[in-house]
Formats: sequence, structure tokens, C-alpha cells
Amino acid sequence: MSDLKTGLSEAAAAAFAALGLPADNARVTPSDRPDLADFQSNGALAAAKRAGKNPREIAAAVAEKLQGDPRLASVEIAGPGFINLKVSDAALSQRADQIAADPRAGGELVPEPRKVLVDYGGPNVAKPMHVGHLRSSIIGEAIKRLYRFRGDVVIGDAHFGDWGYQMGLLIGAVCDEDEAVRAEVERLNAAADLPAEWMTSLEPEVFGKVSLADLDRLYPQAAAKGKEDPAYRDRARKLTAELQAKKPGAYLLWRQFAKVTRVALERDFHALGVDFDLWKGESDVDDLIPSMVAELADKGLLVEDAGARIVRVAREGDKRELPPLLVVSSEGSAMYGTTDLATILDRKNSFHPDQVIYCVDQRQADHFEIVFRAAYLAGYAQEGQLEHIGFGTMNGPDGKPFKTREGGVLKLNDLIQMTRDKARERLLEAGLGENLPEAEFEDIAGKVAVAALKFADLQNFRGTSYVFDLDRFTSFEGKTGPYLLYQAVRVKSLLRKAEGEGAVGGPVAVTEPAERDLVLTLDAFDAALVEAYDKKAPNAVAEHAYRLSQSFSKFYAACPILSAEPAVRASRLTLAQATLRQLEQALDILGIAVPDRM
RNA sequence: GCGCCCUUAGCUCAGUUGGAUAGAGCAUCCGCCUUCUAAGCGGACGGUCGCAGGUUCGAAUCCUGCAGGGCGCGCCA
Repeated sequence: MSDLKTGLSEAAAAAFAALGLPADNARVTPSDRPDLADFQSNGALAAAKRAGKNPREIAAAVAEKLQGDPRLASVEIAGPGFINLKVSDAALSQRADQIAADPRAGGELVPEPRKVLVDYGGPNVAKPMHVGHLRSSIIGEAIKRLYRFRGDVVIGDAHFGDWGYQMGLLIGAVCDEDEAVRAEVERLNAAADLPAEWMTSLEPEVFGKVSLADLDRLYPQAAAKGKEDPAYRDRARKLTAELQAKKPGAYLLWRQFAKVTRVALERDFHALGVDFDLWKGESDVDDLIPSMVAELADKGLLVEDAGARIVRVAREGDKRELPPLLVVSSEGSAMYGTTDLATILDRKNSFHPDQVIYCVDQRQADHFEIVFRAAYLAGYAQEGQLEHIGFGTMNGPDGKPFKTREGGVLKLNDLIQMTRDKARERLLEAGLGENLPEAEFEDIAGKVAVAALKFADLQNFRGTSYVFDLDRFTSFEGKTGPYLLYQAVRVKSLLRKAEGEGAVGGPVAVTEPAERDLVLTLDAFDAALVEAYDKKAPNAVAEHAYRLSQSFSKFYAACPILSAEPAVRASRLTLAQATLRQLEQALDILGIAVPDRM
């Protein structure tokens, strides 16, 4: 069951082929001139160029072949050789019935499902998530859901940054601040009589008082000190190496860091409706590193350089010299490129992904290019299987990465709370809330907040940066998440009313312009999914959801439903049902949930 | 210095891989609620697509140069 565009493309391709013309550019697309046609094919122009013929003649010949197609109400030539197609009401009605009957609301499956892993590019342990993590969560989640909906087997992995230098910095900083912690770390490091299962069984009581707030407070200080004080930095790097060598004191203190961080992360992700299949991190591949390093050495890829061990990844024809992958630091510790490489190896062994998508800030493009090249050299993945999906930053009104009024980084939790407060305010302004139970009102406010944040983000192409504007995002007017929820809720309300009156859906019979427009929009769902999938660009789905809402709203204004005569009412109810299902499906792919009323 | 990305309506952004008259939203102005949620719908206003060349029948889109902005460039992630 394919959409109209696909069916018409096939017909056009057949027509081109019958005329001895290449069929590959016969593609039919939605018309740029809705006043003239529903669909168009520009293939005659390209074919004429290749064959050195008159495009209008070719268009006329193709048009004649298409003329008899029962789906088409008219075939016309316009301009230099555009073929304009108008679909018959009957074909539109039939297509609407198909979509309405389809649990997938018109969205097709990929021909061959693949195994895809989405890497959310890790929030860091010991640092609360800030607005910078918002985009990778939102975009990664949308890509995961999109791929899954289209039939791929997808695993999402948070991939925490929990094993690097910042851990050494924090171990040092916490010990400096708390003598008891320091003593315990030293005692454990030196202890000779630990039980075999100490890594998982021991939870030293003194470590229990270290909170995320402590880490959050100490980290910026320690990072700053590490930058200016070489001795302090060296100690942190040594402590990092100790942690990675699993010295008990360092390791168990680190486990406390990971524990308190995880609680906060789960809270923030839950609030955003984001979840992971794997909560893995850099530390999980630590055991693989020694053998991986040995293997890289065996393969002759590892080179000594300035006390460190590196893999050179520069290639012939590079426009500039790409730095090498730093595998082992001069201190003997693993760098983030090391764990990233080991993670690729781990995923190859455990999941055999056809593709791994890294959903990480554009600024890390070079890093991933380096790691990917090393992975290809080492045979841990095939060229092209690893892909970095970069995105821009969320900026403040000044056009620079978003900061609080005080100039600090805004924590994700605070951002979510801010948005939720605003959502409540908006709902109350609109006179909602008095009639609703407290719990439902809170649920709605939460959904409105998430819709506002996610839709604002996802309506932009991921590669570009955007300006954060809470008032605009939470507005119920215009191209916003709350507007989409309102539209969906309005359909739900209509359908409830219909049900109360005993009105049921029936076969679609398209007659009105608003009905035509709505069905054409419904039909365009699959094309939006394909585009979003191929370009890893959820904004195509967001755009479709918005267009669908608009089409429905026009239909809703122009075509009375419940008061129409029975056959028309049944047809329009079917259209409303199909719209709701597709809209909810599109929003679900974006990670946006719709309340029942608002 | 080298490299990557960006520059489209007053503001925030899309732009179907080179096609017709470059689209939305906000803002401004004008209409439409005794009728299914007006948080809506219809209409108007608003553009040298950063600048200059080039390729092409045809360029916001491809190539070159320039200007402005952002980002990155091995022991942080």
C-alpha cells in the first residue's frame, strides 16, 4: 500500500520507459502550484536536456500515456515542460479509506530492517545535565523512534562520560575537602584483605555523604585549578590512572559519584520522556582496552609519540592534517577517544549493528572523524557504518550558547521546571485548570512543557543553532508544540462528542477543497518519514505534523461534521479519526505525548 | 594560520537534492464566534535569498573569490 506520489511516480516511470526515455528522473512530487495541480513531474525537462530534444514535446508524449490513468482527473503541460497531475476525487477517497484503516496511519516500513544503535553522546557523571544535553536527548530520541517506527531494530545507549580526567579531578577535590573521605580512599587503596567481590559489594559509609551538589560545586573549581596549576593537574591525571587501574579507594568513591549522578539523570530524562535501552558508559569498556591496545599494536597501527601511544589517521587528499587518535596518554590512562574506539569494538561483538548514529554536538565532528577512521583501520566497523549526526547549539537572545542571567550554565532540571511553570501559567490564563482535578492539570502542564521544548527544537534542522525563547515556545498560537496539542485535543473532543451521539465513521467521499487538501496532506506522511529517515532530520516529521494540524483546522472550519447529513458525517468522521491517529503517531515519533483534553 | 558550518521578510526559521509566482510562524492591519474547543479560520502587508563573478535554457540550491558571524585544530569530554 503506497502513497499517491509513489504510485504516480511508477506510472510516470513506465510512461517514460515506453517512450525510450530514462525513467530515473520521472519522479512525481507534490505540486509547487497547488492552484494548478496536486502533483507534478519535472522529468521531461531533465530527459530533454539529456536527449537534446524539446521538453514540451516529451512532456506532451508522456502526458498522453498518463491520460487514461483512472487515478487522474487531469494531466496538463505547463511552462517549459512541467507535467501537472490532478488526482480524481474517487482516488483521493480511496486513499483516505486506506490510511484510515491502517494502524500505521499511512507510514510504510523500510524494505530491509537494519540494526541501528543510537549513541546519545553521554551526559557526564558528576555534572548535572545542562541545556547542552537537551538537544542530544531530544534529537536522539526522535531518531530512535523514527527508525523504530520504520521497522529497524534500534538500541539507544546513553553512553555516559564517566571514565576520564574529570573523574580524577573530582576524586582529588573531594579528598581535599573531606579528610575522612581522603583517609578512607587511602585505607582502601592500601588494603590487602578486601573480599573478592569488593567492586560491587563494598559501599563505604563515608562516601555516602558525597552528593551531586558537592560534585557540581567542586568540579568547576577543580577544572579551573587544573588548568592553571600543573602540579594539581598531574595529580588529577594520576588519580585518573588509579581509577582506571581499579584501585579500590578511587574506584569505590567513583561508584558513589556514578550513583548520585544516575538518580538525577533518570529524573531529568524521565521528565523529558527520554529513555535508553542501555545506560552504558565509558567505564563499561575499560576491560576491553588492554587487549584492544595490544591488538592495535599487533596490527602495526599504534605509534609511540611524545610519551603517548597514538594511531595516525591522516589520509591522502585531506585538506588539512587531521590529528591522530590518542589511545594511551603519557600517564598511561585511556582518553575519550580510547573508550569510544573500544565501545565500537564492544558494540560490534555484542550487537553487530549495521549502523551506529552518534547524536552529538557538531563541535565534536573532528573527534568522531578521527575515531571512525581508527575504527575502520582496525576493522571494528566498515567504512560508512559509523555516522556522526551533529547539531548546533541552543543559544540565548544574544546569539551565543544559552546562559543564565548570572552567566552560568542553566541546568536541565531548572529549564524543565521553568517551562512547566510557564505552561501552568498559560493554561490558567486560558481559563483551564479550575475544572480539572489537580493531578490531571499537572499531567497536562507537563505534556505542554515537553511539547513546547521538543517541538521548538525539532522544527529546526538539527545542524543549525536556534534561539531559546520560552515565551514563544510555550505560546498556544503559531507553530508551537502547544498548538499541536491543542489541535489533537480538539479532534479528540470532537470524536468523543460523536461517540456520545452514536455517530460512527464510514467510507470517505471527498468533495470539498478542504477535504481534498486534508487527504493530500495525510497522504504525504510517508514522504515526510522517508525524508526524515534518510537525512536523519526529524524536522521533516515536525513540519508534517504542523501541516497536518493546519489542514485539519481548515477542514474543521470549512466542513461541519456532526451536523452534516449521515453519509457526509460518516465520511468526515473517518477523516477526523485518520487525522488524529496520524497526528498522534507523528508526535509520538517526535517524543511528544498528547493529553486527552486541555 | 589551517579547516568546517552559517548569512533567506522587521524578528525566529523552513526550503522536497537545479525548475513555474522563494514559503511558514510571530509582529502589524482588515474580516469571521446564537453552530463540533476562536488557543481557530480567511485576507492584506512584508524579499537585490550577505556581496561579486561563473556553469546552465533555468541557481536560494552547484563552482570560485570576498565580507561578516559561529565553531574546531593530540594527552578535557
